[in-house]
Formats: sequence, structure tokens, C-alpha cells
Amino acid sequence: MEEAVAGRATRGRPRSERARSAVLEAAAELLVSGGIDAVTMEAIAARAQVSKATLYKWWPSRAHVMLESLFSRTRHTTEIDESAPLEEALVSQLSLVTREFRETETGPLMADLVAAGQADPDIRAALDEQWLRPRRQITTRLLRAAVERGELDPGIDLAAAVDQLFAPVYYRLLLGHEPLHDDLAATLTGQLLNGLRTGLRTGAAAPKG
Amino acid sequence: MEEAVAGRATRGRPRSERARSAVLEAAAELLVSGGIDAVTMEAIAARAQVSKATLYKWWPSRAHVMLESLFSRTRHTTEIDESAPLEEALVSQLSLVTREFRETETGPLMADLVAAGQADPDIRAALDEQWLRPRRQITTRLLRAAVERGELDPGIDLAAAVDQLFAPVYYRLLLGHEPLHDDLAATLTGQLLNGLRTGLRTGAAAPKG
Amino acid sequence: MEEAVAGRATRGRPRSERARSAVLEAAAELLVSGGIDAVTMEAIAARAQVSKATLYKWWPSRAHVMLESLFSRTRHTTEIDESAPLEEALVSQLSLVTREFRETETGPLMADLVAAGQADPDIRAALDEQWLRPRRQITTRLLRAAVERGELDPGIDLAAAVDQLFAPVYYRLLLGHEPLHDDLAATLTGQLLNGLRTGLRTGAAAPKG
Amino acid sequence: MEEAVAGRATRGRPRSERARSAVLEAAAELLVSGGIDAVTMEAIAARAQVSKATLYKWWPSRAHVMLESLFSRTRHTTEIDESAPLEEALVSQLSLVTREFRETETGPLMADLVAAGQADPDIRAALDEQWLRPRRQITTRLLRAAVERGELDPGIDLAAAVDQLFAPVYYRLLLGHEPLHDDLAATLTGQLLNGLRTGLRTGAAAPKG
DNA sequence: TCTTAAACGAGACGGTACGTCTAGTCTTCTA
DNA sequence: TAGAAGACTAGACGTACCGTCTCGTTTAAGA
Repeated sequence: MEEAVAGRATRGRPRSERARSAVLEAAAELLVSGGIDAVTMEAIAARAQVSKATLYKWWPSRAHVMLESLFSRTRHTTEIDESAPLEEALVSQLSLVTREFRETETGPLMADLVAAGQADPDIRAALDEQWLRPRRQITTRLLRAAVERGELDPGIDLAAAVDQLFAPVYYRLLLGHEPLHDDLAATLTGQLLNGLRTGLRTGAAAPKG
Repeated sequence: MEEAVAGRATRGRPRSERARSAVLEAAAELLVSGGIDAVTMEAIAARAQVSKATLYKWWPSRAHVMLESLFSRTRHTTEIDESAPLEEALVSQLSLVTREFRETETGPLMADLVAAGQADPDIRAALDEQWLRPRRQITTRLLRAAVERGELDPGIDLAAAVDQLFAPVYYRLLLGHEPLHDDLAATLTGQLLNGLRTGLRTGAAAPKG
Repeated sequence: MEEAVAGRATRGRPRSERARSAVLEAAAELLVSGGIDAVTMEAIAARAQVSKATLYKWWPSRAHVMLESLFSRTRHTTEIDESAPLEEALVSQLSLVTREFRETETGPLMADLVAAGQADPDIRAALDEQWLRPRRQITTRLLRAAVERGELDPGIDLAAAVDQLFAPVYYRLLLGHEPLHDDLAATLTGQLLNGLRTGLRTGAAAPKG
Repeated sequence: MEEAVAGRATRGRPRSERARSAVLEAAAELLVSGGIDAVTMEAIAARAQVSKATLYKWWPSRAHVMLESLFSRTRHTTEIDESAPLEEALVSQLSLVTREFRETETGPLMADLVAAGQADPDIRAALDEQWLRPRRQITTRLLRAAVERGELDPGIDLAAAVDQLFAPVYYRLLLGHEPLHDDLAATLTGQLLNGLRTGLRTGAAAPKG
């Protein structure tokens, strides 16, 4: 009798999972093979064997397709050990992002999404909420805990500090004036924690060999 | 006789200065009034009363128009006093950029150009060579001099340090998660020079009150 | 085995009469209110609260819906008195059609169906068989009987004669260069029976005063 | 001084005659090879190697393309000898149209244009003004002259008479219930001039043998 | 003064992608 | 098993810009 339970839902034909995943794959493939300009709604539809009507029904713009494509394949870069020593935890977090940007298509995807965000506030908001903010929050939590433990100066500007760790990674991704090399995570962390001045070093972090 | 003199040449009608400046102005106005998507070659031509042929003759793409528009109105942000004390010089340089991004149309212009650079290597190269590199070089020179004077640790990674100063500004410009407020320049400089750790401070730079 | 009975069959749910009549009404209303272009399968389905699948199950195209809509509301224009004198019978038949075209939605419906018939042979065939042919046959019968009674010249081309009576009505309906006024039936009949030449008149039909 | 004469003219690149004629040809070819439904703006553009923008710039709809296609290839069917005897002139005029409809693509073109005219008043008006009216006027002139010469009854309805000559041709073209055979012109003319009644014939026109 | 040649405005051109629309088909649940 | 709901593929629609191409005009340097 009950019946009522939960899952009632859908009248009519349910959304096609085939279409959804084909679209996300097509978008990623097009991006990798032809750059951002190759990722047109037209091309996605053709490659995914999906009609444009379906495309526009579920995604309002190509940037939204790319956003979902990005999120659907990278959720794991927030998984770090927050109980590790501060410097180690920070380096670990930065390393994950740096390596992913350098070694997978997440790098170009992210760069193009930041670019798309300049013309579309929705993109910008989605990027912030679903990607940047979660990562910044972890870092902020790590730093705040260290302040409370007495490791860090209580007068520091947390938001600015977080940016001094992360911003260079995105900056290089977008401008390309310097590579995202392996030591970057440790260098950024060490220089920020210890400062650049002579004689301030604790010995914990001598960047770059 | 021959005339051989220098490079002077120009037979025919000389390039119209009216057209050039009308184009640059039109581009800036369109950007401000309608966002990057309003800056089409078509619209620039119409607004500047210039034919599209002329437009394409002198600028290969709309991004190049915007680039020149950017450069034609901001050359002065490199003019700082390099003989000032290190921290003062750095704060001064960062402040100039921060304020310009926040208070003039240079901010959106720059954001859109970085975005355009993702799809067009020419833009990226031009941005780097004509805007970013000159500024980075000044900062690198300041830091290197400080190292040589013994103020800064000789082991630091100069490129990374420069990015830790500048990148947060561009990062915030592009993502908008935090404002480009007035203290930012001092905060970034202080935190990087002195580090975040407790008890390392020389007293020279207590950011943020 | 059971069941076997006679030709009745109907397993399952019987066809919905509600759906059928709602569709025909919706089609007619749409035609009147918005012209032929408003009569889309989509719109019919929406207005009749009928699913598109049902629509396509019973009618292969929108023209077929309109055809059935036409036939379902006008069967009576063939009902004339064939025993009346020739000229009177012909005028009566033409008048019925002329008036119906002018005063009801049958006019635009017919015009649009003839138009649809240009692209769809099924429509053309259905129109001919279910509307035009029955009416032409009556007229042909009237004329042939008159020939046999000696009233009409035995050398006449019956098909052409019938067209000289009916075609002008459809021609004006479709092209609209002249109205379908009240005298038209008598004029067409009189001019054709008596000819245009001077001195041939029997006096029976002086069209238009 | 002189010079001033008449028309300034074209600024800018002049309209391409190649494009214009390619479009008109493509439309006609598509119609013949695939029927009216094959004549899409898309297909015309593709076949004529013309961009859709150009197409829409000069023709507001595909029906207008077809209209111009029709007019561009058939101007000559109005050229008859108006000084010939009445019946001869009428037969000649009807024959020209009948044969053209039967033997060239003008037939289907006209049929489709009449169809298109049901949904688009512009088409209908253009058809009337540029095709039908000029032909009707010639016929009306012929008949009126005959009335004035005393050959035809002064009481006849000229508009109706003209329709009794022409309408059957279009009626058959659109409905296809009877062919547009060679004798049609003479039959229609003879039957209308002389009437169908027995004993009225002058002997001048015994249609069909 | 006259010639010459480059730069100019206007604007038409072939293309490509856009976002919307309708046509028909297919899939699931309900009556 | 008919029907309602509604998601699906296919493809034409009309628009906007793109970057290129004539045109006829304007402007200065050179003959």
C-alpha cells in the first residue's frame, strides 16, 4: 500500500545518460585536439551524436559543458592529509594541483574556463564555488589551525596568504611565462612561510636545493 | 641625389592618424559600455567610422586592437623610484598596478586580454613582452640588488618570489573572489618578505595594522 | 480459442473519442486564429491536450488532420435537387460552394489544403477523391443528362465544361484577385451555357442585370 | 561643368551578378529535382555557392527566390498578336500558357508559388501583379474590343469570362485531376464563346473534332 | 601642375556558428 | 494496450561576425 516511498519522479522519457556522457567526452576531446576554438556547440553535437536541441536543453553555453566536463573528471585534488605538519600539508596540496594542471587536460580546461569567465558571470561563479573555494577553504583551515597552535603570526591576512600560495600556479598556467615545474609547490610554500629575508630561516625550508 | 637617405619612404597617402585613434577609443568605449562581447571588429569599425578593411590592415584581430588600446593609455605604471628601500619600492610598484586595475578600465581590459591570450598565442606573447615582462624585470632587479646587499637570502627563487607578489593581483582581477583593496600591496609585500611564522618578524613590516 | 467471435477485435484500451475530436477542433481553431502556419503538430498537440505520439499514430501529417477537420464539418454541399432544370441545378450547386467558401472557415481550409497538396500527393489525392470528384461527378451527370435530352450540344467536352464552372471559384479563392460575390454562380452558369456572342442568347440568362 | 548628369550610384562593392543568377538557377534546379520541399534556403545557398547572408539580404524568403526565378525565365508568354481575330487571339494566349506549364518547370514553379501565396500575402500580391494581372489585362482588352465591335454581348461579365478561360488551366495545374492537353485552349475558348446549348453554334468553333 | 600610389569609406561577398524551432521517433509510466 | 509526458535525433531557420574582396575617393610625395 504504502507505495508512496521516495523515488517517484519522472513522468515521460528519462534523460539519456548516454547523451550526457557523450557530450562531456566530446567536449574534452575537442579541447585537447583543437584548442578552445574547436569546442563549438556545433562540433560537440556532431561528435557526440547528440542534437543541438538536447545540448541547449541541458547546458546553456559551451562553457557550461566544459565546466561540467572539468568537474566530472577531477574531484580528487582536494584529498590531502590535513593532519600532517603544516608545511607538508601545504606542499602536498599545491603539488596535487600543479601536477594535474601540467600533466592532464585539466590545465588547458581550467585556463579556458577562467577566460570564459571574463565574459560570463555564471562561469565565474561556478568556477569559484565548485572549484576554487573548496580548495581555498582547506588551505585557510590549515593556516588558521597553525595560527591557533602558535606556529604562525596571528596578524597575517589569511586570504592574501592563500593567494600567495595558489595565485602563482594559475598565473603561470594563464600567462605561461614560467613553467609549472616540480619544485614550485615547495618553493612557494617555503618562501611564504619563512620569508625572503636573510637570517630569518628556521632551516625548515631551503627552496630549490 | 638619389634621395637614398634613411628609411623615409612613403609614397602615397600616409596612414590616417584619425583612423588610428578613433579605433583605439572606440574599442575602449565598447569594452566599458558593453563588455568584451561588445568589442567586435564590426562594432569598432562602425563606431570609429572606419572601414573594416582598414581595421584589418593595421590590426590582425580585435585582441590586437585592445592590446594597443591598453598600451596607448598606460605606460606610466613602471615609473617608480628604484633607489628607495626595498619594501617601500615593492609596495609602491604593486600599489600602482592595483590602483590602476581597480580605478580605470585597464582592469577589465587586462582581464579580457589575458582571456583572449588563451586562444591566441600572439596576444599572450604581446602581453608578456610589452606589459608583464618589463614590470617583472624591475621587481627582479630590486630583489637581486637586495640579495647582493645581503638583505635577502641568496637561496631564494626570484621568479617565484616575483610571482608571489604580482600573481595575487591578477588572480583577484580574473576571479573576483576578493577585492583589490588598498592594503593589498603592503600585505603581500610584508608577508612575503617576513614570512608567516611567529617570531620571525623584524618589526619592519607588520601588515594590516 | 475463445474470443474468436466475429470481426470485432479490440484488445486493450479503445481509441479515445475525446482525443480525436479535440484534435480536429484544435486544428480548426488554430487555422482560424493564426493562419496555416499556426497549425503545427506541436500546437495541435498542446491545444488538444494530446500527446504528439497519439497525433502521429492516427494522422500521418498535419494536412491529414486538416483534411479530416474539413470533411468532418462539411458534407452537405453536395445535396442539391438534380431533378430541377439544368441551369437552376447548376447555379444551385455553385452557389452552395461559393457561399460556404465565403462565409465559413471552409474557404481558408480548402485554400490551405490545395496548397499543402502541392508538396504532398496524399493530400492531393484525398482532396480529389473525397471532395472534388463527388462534386464534379454530380455536375457531369447533370450535363450529360442535358445532352441526352437534346438541350446541350453533343460535341462538348464535359470535363472542360465542368472546370469552366468550378475552376473560377477555386481560382478566386486561391488568388483573391476578385471576390466570391453572390452573382458569381449565375454569371458563370449563364455565360457558359449561352456563350458570349451577340445574338445567341435565348433570353434565359442575362447575367448581372 | 557637365558631369553632374544623373545618378551617382554605387558606393562600395557592387552587387554580384554571379550570385544573383546562381541563386535563381539553383532554386529552379532544386525544384525540378526534388520538389518544393527540397527548395530550402540552406540548399539554395549550398548549391549556388552563395552565403545565406547574401541570400537573405536580397530575398526575404525562399518564395521570393522562386518568384524571381519564375519571372526571370518567362516574360515571353504575353507576346501574342492582339490584332488577330478574337477566337484565334484567345486560343493563342491560352496555348502559350498551357504549353509552358506542361513542358517547362514553370508549371511546378507556379503551382508552388500559388501554394506559398496562401501563407504569405507578399507572394500572392507579387504573383498577381507581375504575372496574372498582365495576362488578364490582355484578355480583358481583347474581349472588350470585341464587345465594342459588336461581336460579343455587351452584358457579359468580363472578369468572370476571363476566369472561365484561365482558371481551368491553373485548376488542373494545382489539382491534377485532368491533364493540360493540347486541345484545352481551343476547347475552353470555343465553349465559352459559343455556349454549350444546342443550335446556338455559328459553326465557327466546334471544339474537339 | 600633373601623375602616381597608398590609404581610405563603403559595403557586398563566402563562410561558420549561433540559438531557436518543428518534425517525427522513442521510452517510461499511468489508466 | 492506448494515451500523456517528455526526451530524443535531425536539420532548416534567420542572424551576427568573421575576414576578404571590389569599388570609387582622397591625400600627399614625386615628376
